[in-house]
Parts: sequence; structure tokens; C-alpha cells
Amino acid sequence: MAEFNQKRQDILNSAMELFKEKGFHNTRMEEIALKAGVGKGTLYEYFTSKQEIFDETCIEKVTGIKEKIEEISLRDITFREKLTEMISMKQGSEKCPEPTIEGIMSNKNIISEKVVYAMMNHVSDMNKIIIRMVEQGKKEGVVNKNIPSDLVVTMIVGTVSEFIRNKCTNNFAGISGEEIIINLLFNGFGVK
Amino acid sequence: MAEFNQKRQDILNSAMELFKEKGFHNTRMEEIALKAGVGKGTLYEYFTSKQEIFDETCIEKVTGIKEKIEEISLRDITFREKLTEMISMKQGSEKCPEPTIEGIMSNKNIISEKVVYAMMNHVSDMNKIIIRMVEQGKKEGVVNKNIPSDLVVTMIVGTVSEFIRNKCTNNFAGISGEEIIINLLFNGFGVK
Amino acid sequence: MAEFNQKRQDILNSAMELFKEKGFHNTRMEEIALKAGVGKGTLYEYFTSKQEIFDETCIEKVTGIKEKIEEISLRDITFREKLTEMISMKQGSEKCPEPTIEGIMSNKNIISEKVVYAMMNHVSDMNKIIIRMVEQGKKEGVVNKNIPSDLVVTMIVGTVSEFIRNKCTNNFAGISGEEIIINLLFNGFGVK
Amino acid sequence: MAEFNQKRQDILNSAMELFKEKGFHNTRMEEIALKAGVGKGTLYEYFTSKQEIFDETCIEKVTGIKEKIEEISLRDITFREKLTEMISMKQGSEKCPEPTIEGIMSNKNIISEKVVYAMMNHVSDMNKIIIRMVEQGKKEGVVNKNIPSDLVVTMIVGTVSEFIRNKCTNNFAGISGEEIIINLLFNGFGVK
DNA sequence: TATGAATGAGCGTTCATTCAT
DNA sequence: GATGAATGAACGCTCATTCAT
Repeated sequence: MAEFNQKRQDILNSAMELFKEKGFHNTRMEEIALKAGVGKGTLYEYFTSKQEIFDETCIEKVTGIKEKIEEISLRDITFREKLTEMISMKQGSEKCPEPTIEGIMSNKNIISEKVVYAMMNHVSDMNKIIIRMVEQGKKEGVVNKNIPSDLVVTMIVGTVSEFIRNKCTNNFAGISGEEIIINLLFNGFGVK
Repeated sequence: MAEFNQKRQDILNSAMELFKEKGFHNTRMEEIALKAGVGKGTLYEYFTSKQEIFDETCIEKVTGIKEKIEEISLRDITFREKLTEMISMKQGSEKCPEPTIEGIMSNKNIISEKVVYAMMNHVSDMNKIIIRMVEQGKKEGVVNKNIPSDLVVTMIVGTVSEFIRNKCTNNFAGISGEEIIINLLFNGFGVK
Repeated sequence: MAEFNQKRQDILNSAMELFKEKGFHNTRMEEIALKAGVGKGTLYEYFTSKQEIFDETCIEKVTGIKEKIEEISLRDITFREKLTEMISMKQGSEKCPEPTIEGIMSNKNIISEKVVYAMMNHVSDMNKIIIRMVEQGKKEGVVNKNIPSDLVVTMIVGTVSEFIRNKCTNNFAGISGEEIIINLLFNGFGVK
Repeated sequence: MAEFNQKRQDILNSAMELFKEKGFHNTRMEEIALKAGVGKGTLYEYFTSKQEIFDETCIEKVTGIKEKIEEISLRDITFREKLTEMISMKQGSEKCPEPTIEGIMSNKNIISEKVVYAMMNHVSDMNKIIIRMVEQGKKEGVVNKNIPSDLVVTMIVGTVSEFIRNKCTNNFAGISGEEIIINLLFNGFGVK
């Protein structure tokens, strides 16, 4: 049984990488099998269809992100420290992964409907978690209580995602701007 | 010739809508032809392949966004006013369009390579334009000169994109948060 | 349109021959296409699936038989003459075809359900037609009125089918037993 | 060894039932194994292929029919009694079986060639047996000596098969027509 | 001996593209 | 130029068969 799960995961990992690299429609079942080191037919011992494999990889990715956010949110650290953790967050694999929720959600017309719902629930959960983090900030007296929390979340999520994205496409050669970005979020770019 | 361009544009518009709705691989040439009111074979009088049609729609979309940004950047208004214009920017079509650059770029494994380069150039241009806007802000004395402009751009682009995205998925029921977001960008969410 | 129907019929004929020769599952779409002199994809311009092609060939066959029976039943000849016509009936094609209804019905687990119903209706129609023929015989005073017509039909259909089948498998070398069989049906094999 | 034969027979019985119900190509080896209560691999300990299993079931069925006919033919009873026995003959299993030779022979393009020959020999044997029965009738003075025996056999086999077939498809609700059919065979349906 | 996880040849079907009209 | 009937390469999936245990 442990072995079953292991092989299943191998397939999922191979598929994930190929989907990321070439997209759903340009990835052939045969390639997934080859990469996972199994026969084509074996894929169907673990999954019922290519669609299911794709769905699972998507679910796994959002779940992974959500769990990281959740884990950060539960630590006994300040709001600012949590923000710093989030911005340093990395997807496990090498290279430059598809780290943002948005990248995953852009496959909406490929993912099967029920999985879209599942993912949207995850996204909604993440929003709630981050809203709670913002409210922690308000309690700590470091976040302005007059600003609606959801808009604060919008700025955080947007900025952090864009920052991570840019780091991947190497727009910030060498400079580690995390600290600056955090300050920007707190103080804005305006002159005081 | 004018007629040629008109029909070409009709095809492009039909294709754009279908691609947005169903994705590249789920859109059939026949559907595009049908929607454009031409025969299937006719598509090949105006484009050499489905790929080319897709490439063109992508280019057209980024170009559209870029031109809007450019147009805003050239107006004789303050930096803050330009920001406000950007956040109110809308993609032409009805419903909820695919307005952000990121949504388009997520098709990287479908777009043909040379078009990816073209698009990245556009994106890079846009960055430069926005950087110039930020520098205008610095000159006006409303943007903190000590913060690297590219990081300011990161925050602006990320926040604005996320804001537009959320407005589409109706996360902000009724409340028009544009003004608040602008203030957030300038002052951050921190307590002064 | 005439051309459409012609090509459709060509495909059907090729399919019919192959199905007869090799059965449904051993006949490949490619072979049907090859035999019909069209491309594999073309088959799908005329039919939606292999199943549909098979269904149509079955329908066509029973319909053909039914129409022949019907045509015979409508002629202005005596019951005995009609019987003689039936026993001399031949399926159009060369070689030794699959002439009996039973041969066709033996594909019940291949034919799609709704077509099975259609065929059973045809079979039921044929029974009614033959029953009417028997009743004509009773009116003519050549068929014993005390015997239930459906049992008479059973004997006629069974004997005629078996006779045709045997002629095909060459069990009756040269001898044309039609006349004898008709007499047998009327008088039985018993000694008077 | 007895156990070997028992299990072999179990497999054959399971297969026979499934083949009858769903046909050769729609029956999967896994189903046969499941129904026989053995593992998929075990099937190959007893048979070399699915084909062989099918061949054996066919042989077994014709052999069964032939043996019944043979057994009837050897009894010390009159020709008429033998006929009555034949028409009352039933295939062992419940429901409505595939009792006629023709039903089995309609699989000619599935059965392997050498088995087709074997079956045709059986069929030929059966004909000879029934011919001998007819000749017994002639000796008993109840069958007209002027009619070629093979044509008499044709009428008997055809009528009996059709009768059994119809009884299965419930065309004769309740009425047990066996006696009438026998009389029909002897006397025909003609008016004397 | 019995098993069932693994396999891959094989086939039905789709759809971008072509080309005769 | 405009068309759509015809095409066949390509791919997802099935299932008989194998073989390590």
C-alpha cells in the first residue's frame, strides 16, 4: 500500500512537471509514463484518465500553497514576521515553478468543473486565513484599523505574487528586495 | 484592402472571444469560422495556421493594454491621476475579461516562441513606461526617492492587477475601493 | 446530394461485406475506408461512429428481407405461389450471404439497443405479413383452418430458413428441392 | 487431477454464461476469472488464451446438443417418440439459452478455424443421426419413403429450431404447441 | 500452484489543414 | 477569392497476456 502511494506520487510528480513545462494538451500520456518509469497502461491503474491526473496535480499544488500559508498563519510570531515568511515562501521543486494561485487558476477551462469548485474553496480559505493575519496586525497595533481588511489583503497578495513572479523571471538581478517590499507594504511609497 | 483588413479583424475578434471562453485547444477552427461568418477554408486565406491566429490575438491583447498604459502615461496629468486612470482601466469587451498581462502570459507553452519574445518586449516596455511614471512621481515630490523604482512598480502592478481580478470575481460587492487602494499604495497599511 | 447518398451507400456496402466476412470487432475502420476508397476521416463525415455503421447495415439487411417478403405478399397470386417465391428468394449480393433474420439477430449484443427494437419490430411485421399469407391460404381452402396460424408460420419460416441455409453450405449438391419442400409443408412427411 | 478438471470446468461454465450474455468481445478475461472465483492469471494455467476458452465453450455446446440427439436416437422408442423428445429438449442452464446449432455457428468469424471444422463435423454427424432416425420412421412405415431423407431432416431441424426459438422469445404465451407441431410435421398444413 | 500488477499493441475518433471546385 | 468535403497524423484508452512473487 505504501508502495502503491509511492508510485502514484511518482506519476503525479512526473505529470506535474510535464504539465508545467508543456501544458496539458501538449503532454502525452506516453511521456508521463516514460518519465515516471512505468508503462502507459500502468497510468490507468492509478488514475482513470488524463483529466484526473491533471485535476490531481492542480489540487495538489493549491493545497500545497494553502497549507504553507496556513502553517505560517499558525506560528506564534508577529504579523510582520508572518508577512516576511510569506514573501520568502518557495514551491518545493527546482527551477522556476508556477508558484502563484493565479497561474493555476488560469487553467479553468481544462480543469473539470467539480475540481474548479474545490480549488475556489481553497482560494477562499486562503483569503480568510490572510484576513485573519491582517486582523492580528490590527490587534498588534501595526495595521491601520480604518482600512478594510480585504483591501489590505488585495495589496498584500498582489504585491507578494508579483514580487515572486518577477524574482523568477530574474528582473531583480541579485538584489534581495524582500525587506524593502515589506516596508513598502507598511508605509507605501509616498513621501511623509 | 480595407475589406481584407475588416474580415481579418472579424476573424481575430471571433477567435479571441472563443479562446478566452474555452481555451486554445478546446476551440476548433470550424467554430472560429462559424462565429466570424466565413468558411473554414477562408481562415487560411487570412492566417497560415490556428497557431498564428492565437499568436495574433495574444499580441493584440498585450498591445491593447500597453497602448492604454502608454496613452495614460503621455497625458498631462499628475502621477497620482495617472495611477487612478490605470486602476479604472477596462478591457473593451463586456462581461469579465482576461485583463491582466499575467493571464495572457500563462499561455507561454502555447504561444509560439518568437511571439513570446515579442510579448516579453511589450511587457518590458510597459515596465519602463510605468517606471517613468514613478519617476514623474518622484519629481513631483510625492514618491519617496529612496525606494528603488522597480520595486515601486512591482507593488503598483501587483496590487492593481489583483484589485482588477477581484473586482471581476465580485469579491468587492458594490464598494468601489479604487480610492482606498490608491491611498494604500501611497501610505501603506501601517499605523503612522 | 445524390453524390452524398451514393458515397454513403458505398461505405455501407463495404462495411456490410467486411462485417459479414470478419465480424464487427475484427473489422477496422481503416479497412472499411480502404475498401470504400475513402480516407479514414471521411467515414465520420457520413456516420458518427463504427457502431452507427454497423447498426445501419443491420437495419438495411432486415429491411431488405422484410421488403421482399412484403412485396411477395402483395402480389396477386395464390398462397402456394407466394410460398414458392419465398423459398426462391435470394439476397442481392454474390457468394453465400447471411440471409436469415436469425443470423442478423445473433448480433444482439453488438447492435445498439434502439436499433434492436427497430429490428424486432421489423421481425414482428414480417410475422404478421406471413400470418396474413397463411390466412389467405385458409380462405383459398388450401390450408387447414384448425391449425393455429402462428404455428404454421413457425413451420414455414423454420423450414424455409433451414433450406436456404443448407443450399448455401452446399448440402444439396445440384438438386433443386424447392418443389419437394413445398409439398412437404403442405402434406407433411407422414404416410397417408 | 480431479480438482484440476473441476476448476477447468468452472472456468468454462463462467465463460460460457458470459459469452452468451455479452458476446465474445464484450467479455473480459477479468470477468471470467471473477465469476469463476479465480485470479486472472490462473485462467492461463488452464487455457492458453481467451480464444481457446471460447473455442472450448463452443465445442462443448455443440457436443452437448449432439450427445443429446445421439442419446435420443439410441433409445428403444418409435420415431415419433424420438421427435417428441427432440422438440422438448432443453439446454441445461436456466433462462433462455442459445440452444440452436445455428446460434453457435453464427460465431464462425470468432472461432478459430480448426475448431470450425470440428464443429462442422459434429453438425454433419448430427445430420447423419437424424437421417437415421428418419429412416427408422420409413421402416416403421410412418414416413413417406418417396421423400429424400435429407429434405425431411431439413424440415424437422428447421421447424424444431424455430419452434424452440419462438418459445424462448415468448411468442407462444402459455400454449404448449409441441403436439401440434409434431402433427404438422407429419401431415403438413394442407387440407386433405 | 496461484496471483494480479504491469505492460504495450492496437483501435476508434478528432480536427487542423488541403485543394478541387 | 471563398468554400467545405476529404484527409490522415496523432492520441487517449482498453484489455489480453506476462511474469515476479
